[in-house]
Amino acid sequence: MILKKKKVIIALSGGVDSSVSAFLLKKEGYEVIGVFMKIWHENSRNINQECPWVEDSSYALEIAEQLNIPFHVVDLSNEYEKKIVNYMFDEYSRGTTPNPDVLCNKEIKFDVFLRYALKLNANYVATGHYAKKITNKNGTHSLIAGKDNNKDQSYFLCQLNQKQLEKIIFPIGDLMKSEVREIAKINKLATADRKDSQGLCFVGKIKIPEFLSKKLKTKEGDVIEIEPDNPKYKISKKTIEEKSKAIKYSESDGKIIGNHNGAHFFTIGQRKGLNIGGKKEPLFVIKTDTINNIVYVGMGENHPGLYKKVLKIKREECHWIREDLKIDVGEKKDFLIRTRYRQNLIPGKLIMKSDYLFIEFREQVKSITSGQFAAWYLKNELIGSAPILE
RNA sequence: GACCUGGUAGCUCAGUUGGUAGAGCAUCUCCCUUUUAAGGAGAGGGUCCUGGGUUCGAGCCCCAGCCAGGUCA
Repeated sequence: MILKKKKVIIALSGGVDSSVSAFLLKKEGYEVIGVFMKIWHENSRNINQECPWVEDSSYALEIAEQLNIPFHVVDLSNEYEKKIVNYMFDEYSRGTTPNPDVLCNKEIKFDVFLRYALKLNANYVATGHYAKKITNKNGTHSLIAGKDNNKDQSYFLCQLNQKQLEKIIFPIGDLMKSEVREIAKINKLATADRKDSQGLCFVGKIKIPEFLSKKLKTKEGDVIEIEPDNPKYKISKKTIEEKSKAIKYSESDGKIIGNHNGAHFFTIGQRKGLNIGGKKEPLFVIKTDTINNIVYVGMGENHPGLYKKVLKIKREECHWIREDLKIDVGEKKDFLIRTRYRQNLIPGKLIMKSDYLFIEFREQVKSITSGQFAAWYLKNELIGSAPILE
């Protein structure tokens, strides 16, 4: 009797990671189908008038041919536009800094695309993410950081849930990037030497301010510098609520040192693009005020306005990948936390209150930005995440 | 009005006893990076306010003027 092969849909992006993933699945004996997701409208080219997806898709096709697997293209550009592009504009116009790729994984790759795959009677969906999935004895699934510490992409998967994880395979999670390249090379995969993709997932390299300026209007405003010895930094804060509050600046707290063309084009921690010189040390954005259209900056990377020790999250926005490890109102627990991609994990304590979750770090953390996701880990396992409120 | 100080890269400034200029910041490029950032490396950029003079030679000395800030009447 012949066991029916498990069917896996692999999302082929045209890059080396998904190519090797497909190769490994095939090698392990799965029935593999390659699918290229088209998420960008062909008429809405990027800034350089390029349509990167055309080249990507032809590489994906070439890989499918090399591996002798069926190949499909699925057009998810409408969904992407609706769920990710709009989300980006909304967030930026509100003055927060979105993370489109976290949403893309949650809403597109592992939602719309996953459902598409299941319709094709797939048992699993696979991607070339540097992350691992482990199924525990109690039946729960764990999302584990990729073995290659430099490429780990678990952060981008921080909003996935158990149902999604159940259907996912990450074939290269236990490999180093160099090993992936090596496998591609040895097996003469067409994408072996392709440069790693960057920028917005699948969309290609775009300059965010230019992209945003297509929909968000430019509006000139003041850049105000706050001195590091501003009295607002000396106010003693006792409660966790007080500590989590972002400092509210006003024009009278500093000096106008330049102008910008729209506070919503800036993000906390940003250095480039301010176009203000004459300082001893670089200026960093410490706060944007999109209502009054003011960008507040501080000089030097140690400016107190850049650092915070406590952040705040809406309780209803807390997402637990491991719901069995969820903490209840009134409880506290130590985790390792990351507040943006590629940031080192920082030890801290989650403190659940009735309306908000607070994260108190053991050390001062730089550039905590609302809109970005805080993701909390236990060792290598991503336990939960939520968008940062402030 | 007199006197003082200053006018050097986009900005803030440094330029030793006169030998055609430098640093930080900014900008640009590249690297890193599937968000925005950050970070790393590199590059471009100067009629040294103007006009005279002294000198083999002036950003540096002298004279005049212009501009900015200040002080004194």
